[in-house]
Amino acid sequence: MKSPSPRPTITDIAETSGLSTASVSRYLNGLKVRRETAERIEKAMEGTDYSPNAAAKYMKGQQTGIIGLILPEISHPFFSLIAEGAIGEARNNDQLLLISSTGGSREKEKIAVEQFSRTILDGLVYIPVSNPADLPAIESFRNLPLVVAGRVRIFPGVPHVYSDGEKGGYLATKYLIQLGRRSIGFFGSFWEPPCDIEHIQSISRTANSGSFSTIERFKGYLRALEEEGIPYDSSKVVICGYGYANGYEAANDLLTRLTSVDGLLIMTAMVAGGCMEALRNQGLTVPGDVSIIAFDDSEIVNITVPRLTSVQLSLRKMGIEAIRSLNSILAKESCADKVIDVSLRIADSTIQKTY
Amino acid sequence: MKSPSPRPTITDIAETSGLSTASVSRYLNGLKVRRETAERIEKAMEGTDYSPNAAAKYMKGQQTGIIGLILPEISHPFFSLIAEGAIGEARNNDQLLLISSTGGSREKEKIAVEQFSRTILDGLVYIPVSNPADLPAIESFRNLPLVVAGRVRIFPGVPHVYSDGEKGGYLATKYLIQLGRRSIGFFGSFWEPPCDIEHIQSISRTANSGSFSTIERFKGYLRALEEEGIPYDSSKVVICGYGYANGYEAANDLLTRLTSVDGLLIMTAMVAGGCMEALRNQGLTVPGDVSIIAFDDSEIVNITVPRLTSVQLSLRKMGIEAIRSLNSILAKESCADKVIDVSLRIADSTIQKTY
DNA sequence: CAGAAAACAGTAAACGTTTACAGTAATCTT
DNA sequence: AAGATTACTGTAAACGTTTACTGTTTTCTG
Repeated sequence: MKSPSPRPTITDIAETSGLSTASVSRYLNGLKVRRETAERIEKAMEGTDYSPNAAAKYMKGQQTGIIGLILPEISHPFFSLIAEGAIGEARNNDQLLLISSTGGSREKEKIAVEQFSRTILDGLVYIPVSNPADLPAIESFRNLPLVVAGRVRIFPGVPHVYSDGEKGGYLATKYLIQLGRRSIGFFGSFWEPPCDIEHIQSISRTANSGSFSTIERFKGYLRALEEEGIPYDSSKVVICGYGYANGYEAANDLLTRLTSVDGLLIMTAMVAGGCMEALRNQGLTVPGDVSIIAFDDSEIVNITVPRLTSVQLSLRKMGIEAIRSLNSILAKESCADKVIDVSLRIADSTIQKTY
Repeated sequence: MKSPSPRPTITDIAETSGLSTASVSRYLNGLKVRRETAERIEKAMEGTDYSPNAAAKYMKGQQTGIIGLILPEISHPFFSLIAEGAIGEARNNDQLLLISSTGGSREKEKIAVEQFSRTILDGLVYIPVSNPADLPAIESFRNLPLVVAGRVRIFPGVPHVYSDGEKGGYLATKYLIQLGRRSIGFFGSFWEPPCDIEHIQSISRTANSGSFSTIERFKGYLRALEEEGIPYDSSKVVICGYGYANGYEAANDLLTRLTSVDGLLIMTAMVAGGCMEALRNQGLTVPGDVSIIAFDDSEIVNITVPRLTSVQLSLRKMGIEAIRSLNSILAKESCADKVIDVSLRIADSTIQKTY
């Protein structure tokens, strides 16, 4: 028994109230009308479920209040936290989010871009997955206000919002060193492993001085090592994916090559979880033998045993700021890049090294 | 340097090709045109970034390909997995998802409903949070195709998609009993604790024989107990929220009242994680002293120590089926409720009881 | 109370599509 | 090759709003 009556339009309201559509429109949009007029409109709307047709509004050059969000994987805590922040902030501005999760596939990302360009968006927040060297035709968005989140200056001229990965990498490494750790491994995460850090670096270079989270954190890692006079050893770097199994494999991979790791920097808690299982299987203890720091905001850092010391990224804030940046653009204000500060949250997966 | 040229319209294409908008429209929509016409249109579009204005299309009574999804919390793995399934299936149908995450607040849910009714949706997938006794004016959706996911028959006449919670509760309880566990606790989760199981049951009754996940699972728990001749003991039931801290508190609460728990049914892995920490603090081992089964699909079940035996809910599938149901409705086909099957996945948090 | 000013209300065009209908060109039939 | 049929293409109205412009009240002024 669907749709017994079609949805009422502004014309219906105008007719039953005996007024013109213009007056009803003005009243609905907060322009001033005589008190009696307002009352007649109110009475006419009573009982109906009238609400203005957003498509028709948009056709008259207004905004839809719909913002697009393209991200690699909504079920990954990293992105779902950003999304949550973004959705909340959008709601504060009476906007809604059209979300596309591309599953880390470049092809699906292209489809998403394609779909979005057909749609009625006020603007777009874009968290790219792909190799920036062949990012999907960003020119499709020529006329669409755009903010890039979670990635570092990939597109010139587009405002970016990202967390201070370099600082995070530096703080974490520095802390591990401070705990007496000297042999510190780095588990980078990238959507298209297997590959090595040089590969990611080269990808980053081919783009316009753009960069990925992993690279920024890696830079911080290098800076801390250098500052402490610890030589960089590329055999301590592994690039893996984002999941539990990836961490497990990466740790086993590392341990075949190397025995003397006493500290680890890991991109997400899920990977750290897999890694910790591999360490346990090898008879290594955390935090005693190996101290671990993960970059993660989610509650998952509490659920591992021991609880993970983590670099807090303020991902919700990142989502919020991305929407704010976009709204600045929509309001024709200037909009600079935003760097979200990070901080170290010390828990149980790190401890002073004893000899 | 924004919007140097306004977006091209079908009229522009018609003009540069010397054809009528009607022909261009027909070509674009796959109706047959003469080969020469097609070529002229293609040539006219070349170099432009023309794509049809979805709002204008919609105004002519067509579909937008936009589906709404209202859910309580996108950053919770439970919902993000459903969302991921839904987004993927939507993409297969060239549709997009407009997502609103209500943070478990009834007020925000109302705002979302309000926002959605103003918007240009083909249909809506609704995962309600609220007490069904005062669910937000579902009548706002009088004319909007609607599917309810994750909840059991809350609205008469609306297709529901939900997992077989009763079976899950039964399977899990039965398994624990089979392992020799006799004192089995139940941690229900509800968006508005503190409250007790009777409260939730009464809420469920006030709705049209509708029900929440927790209740269904609880029914299965009761059935298994009864079948095995184990008397139900309400002091073993705790209702808490959905987070790590909730599980921690709930376990402590239970342990103050009761010492002899040897099995636990818990609604999500995150709660189980908190619970396991509390148990550890009390000197109880998992799975030896207490065996635990959680209802969860996410990778988090692997990250706890020990890994959680879980009732797999096929949440991605739930999201997929919700979209499919909606598309059946959109295609004017009949659409029955769908029950997603569950299964027990045995891991390390359960073990035969030894005396 | 008449005229001027102010405040509101109505008319109609416009936004970018689709589509029923009518028109024209191409093809077929004999 | 002429008529009949077929296969396209073009014209114009419609979708539900907003808004510039014009028209009508109401209120103010002296």
